[in-house]
Amino acid sequence: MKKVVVGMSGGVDSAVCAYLLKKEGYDVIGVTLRTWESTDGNESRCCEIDDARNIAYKLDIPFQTYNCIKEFDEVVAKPFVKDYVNGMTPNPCIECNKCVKWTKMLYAADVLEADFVATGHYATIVKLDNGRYTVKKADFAAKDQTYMLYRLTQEQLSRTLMPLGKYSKEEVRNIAKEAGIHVADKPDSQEICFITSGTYADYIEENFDGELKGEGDFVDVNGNVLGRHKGIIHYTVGQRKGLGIAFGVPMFVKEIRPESNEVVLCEDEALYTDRVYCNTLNFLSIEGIKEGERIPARVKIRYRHEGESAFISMYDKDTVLIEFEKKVRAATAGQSAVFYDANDCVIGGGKIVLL
RNA sequence: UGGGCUAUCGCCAAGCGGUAAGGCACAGGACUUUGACUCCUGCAUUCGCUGGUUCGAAUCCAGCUAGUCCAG
Repeated sequence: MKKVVVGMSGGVDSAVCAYLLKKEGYDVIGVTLRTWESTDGNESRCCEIDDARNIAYKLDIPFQTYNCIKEFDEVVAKPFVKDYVNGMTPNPCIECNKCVKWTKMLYAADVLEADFVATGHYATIVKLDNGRYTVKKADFAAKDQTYMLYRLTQEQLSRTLMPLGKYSKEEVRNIAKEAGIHVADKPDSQEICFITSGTYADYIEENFDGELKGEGDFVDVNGNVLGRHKGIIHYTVGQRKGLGIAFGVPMFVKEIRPESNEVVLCEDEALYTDRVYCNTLNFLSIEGIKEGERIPARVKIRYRHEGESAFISMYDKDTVLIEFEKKVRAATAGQSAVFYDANDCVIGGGKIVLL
């Protein structure tokens, strides 16, 4: 019998994942990673241990918790703060998946002598003819989560199961109900899991080691001062709300300049671009893009982006150039661009940079 | 100091005697395994002040106040 370690967050998805695998005959062990030590009594939404333990009990599977508070802080929380201070907009979940969740889960799998790890992501793992592993968009695109998974390594993917790829959220909730899992109606997780009270900006202010630059100028693209901002960490490209600045027309953040502590504002039309660059690359379905190669792809520049047709090619040794067919709105440094092929499989991706 | 013009929500701005449009900003909510975007809802019993005319005024009249422009 194959043994599998299921990562259990305490939510419906991972619960149903464990349930389905057990039903299929796997020897299932539930594992919850404790990633966060709250100071306010609220648990991180990614590791609600009490719920997870209750589910494991209900499913009659062994349950263990692994402590990775330190890793999470080093690899996810600290870089999160640093990125914002440097004018970027990080996506902590992506880094967490690769460097905390999968790393630690596979460690647990080794300790427990399990063959696989499994998660409740809405995605399908595919082994291609070229021998490589990739993730494919779920059949029900509304809950597709492949975007968050593009950084995973071949080694990690080769040992991972994702049984929820062929279900819709509704079906999963129904399965949970039938199985008598008490969190069947629990709301989906949302927002940054480790910020359990206050805003992300509050968190940064409380946790940044150095001195924050604080207030600065709002300027237009020509450098004219439009007003004062309350510190660059409060803003992200494409943002409209919270600027407190009234023109006859909505204004958006176009650019964040950490060196001069300026935030550039513009109208909506000026937010669009058809060339985006990214680095810190990771490839799944292919080994990499060869020099001179120009690959057609559909590219998502943020989690909830429907994707846009583009060509991807190497701009230099470490950087991919994405040329979009239609302009995309508010490409944001620090967010990830993820490339998909015609079969909705992830080709790879990287982090958006400004050149 | 004369003469003109303007004073309506935090900002811009409709209104022209019949009982306060709209945009921006802001607040709340929805959406969401990141930040955003988006969407929905709310947001002046009151029109610089004081009187007057009228059944009825932000809208007409008078005075006052403030800002602004021209002349000095």
